[in-house]
Amino acid sequence: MLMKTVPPYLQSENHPQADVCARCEVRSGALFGALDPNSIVRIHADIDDPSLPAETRIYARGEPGTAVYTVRAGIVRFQRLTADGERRIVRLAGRGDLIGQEALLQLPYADEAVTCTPVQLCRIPRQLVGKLGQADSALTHELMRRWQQALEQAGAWAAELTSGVARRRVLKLLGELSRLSGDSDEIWMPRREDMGAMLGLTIETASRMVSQLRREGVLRSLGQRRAVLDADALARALAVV
Amino acid sequence: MLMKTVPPYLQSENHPQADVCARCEVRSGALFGALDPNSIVRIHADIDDPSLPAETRIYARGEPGTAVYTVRAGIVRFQRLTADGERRIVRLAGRGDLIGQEALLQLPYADEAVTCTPVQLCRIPRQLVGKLGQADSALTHELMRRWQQALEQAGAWAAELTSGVARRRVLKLLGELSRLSGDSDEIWMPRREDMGAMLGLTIETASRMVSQLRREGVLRSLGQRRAVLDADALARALAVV
DNA sequence: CGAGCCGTTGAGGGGATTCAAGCTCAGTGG
DNA sequence: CCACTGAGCTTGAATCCCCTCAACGGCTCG
Repeated sequence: MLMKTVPPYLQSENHPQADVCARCEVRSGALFGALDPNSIVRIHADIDDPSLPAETRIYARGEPGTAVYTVRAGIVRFQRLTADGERRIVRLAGRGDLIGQEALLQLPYADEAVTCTPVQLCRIPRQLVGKLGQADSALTHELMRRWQQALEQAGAWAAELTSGVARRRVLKLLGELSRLSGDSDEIWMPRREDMGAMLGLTIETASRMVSQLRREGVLRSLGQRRAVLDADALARALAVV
Repeated sequence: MLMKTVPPYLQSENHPQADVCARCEVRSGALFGALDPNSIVRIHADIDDPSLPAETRIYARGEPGTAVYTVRAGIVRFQRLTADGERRIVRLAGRGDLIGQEALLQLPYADEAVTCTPVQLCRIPRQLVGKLGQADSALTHELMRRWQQALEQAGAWAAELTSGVARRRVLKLLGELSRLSGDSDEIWMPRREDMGAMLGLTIETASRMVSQLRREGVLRSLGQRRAVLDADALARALAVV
């Protein structure tokens, strides 16, 4: 992991969390990036940074929101059940994204949030943000920016991944997964059932498309939930269809 | 139109816009509902309330945002072009909804916004909200609430309207249109091409489904873009499929 | 080693798309 | 007044793509 250099005044024996926050690789891009170092020192004690294994529920839809989270590493999916009992994944979040923001408004969580990979979070209690927000309008502004970002991503997800033939949807999903995997060519490979819930396809169709792309060399499997992606082949395949 | 009673101190000969704002039927539920009457008086001069015919573009995707709008009446659609040139409608907004919020962050508009019906708007310049937001934290809170509401609606749209067989999607869309038409049984009927862009279907499939529902008595056409909906029949049809 | 989950593949049917032809209706101009 | 026009809607027929049902193989774990 890349660590930021830590100024001396942030190095505290009494507050180990201060170090974690100060060194946090996503801080500059994350929620509290807008805060000055002094504020960081004041809040560190209240912040927890849990590490969760894959397929762990972070919160449920409808649950009263008590905290907001920054994703420090890993991939999180947002899902909900449709009126007829189907599970649909409506969006993914990755490193640097803020999730569960509705907690700040004392609203119940809108979607169920589940880890797709092992995930490192930064858990920020609701009250803490409320307190800071009144003093710090930069934080408020940053929060609104995050909300807009989530809305933009939701729109892009709906526009790009929910129509067209199955092959194209899977290709576009691979592009999205590549983006989330930090521009490495190794990506997290969802279970076929999850791919179906993301794209509105059945398990079998998702499987067929993946197998086909593997035969074409766009994709190469590594173990269970990992694969390497040939970005050029992906681009070419998207251009053709 | 329902009018609110207007307190004397808001009745000003010099500021005709003050009356419009004070009488605004959606004010209590709208963005500035959080403001006290004195603030309302101060801002009215800067606010415009345009009326637009159907099929008018309010703003384009990517355009630098200069204003945020409250929908006072009518229906607005958010659309964008996918990477392969398809038009997708990602969400609808109705009475009381706030649109173009990204302008407040000095970001370009994320989607193209187009009127579906004749629409009455309330146009609020970006600077105005910025000024007020620093003085009034209730306004800031209300803004965040709107953002969350938009995100929730986007999620519901994606989850409910983008998968399942065509018949069910059309039925669910009718339910959504009924909700937007203020619980009257008369709804705005989109063009078939727009229904396709909302549901990820072709014009022909949308047409077939509508015709079928009309034959079943779920729907009765009134002129070009209007229809009456039998809510019970709709509920029954949704339960069966 | 069997159980269970996940992924793969095949066969068949059904639903959506595609291609095509008419239809209605509003607006236009002879 | 009415043929003419064009846009939007409807319907049919054929095709194709995806879903359903089913069987099987690999893998992990008790």
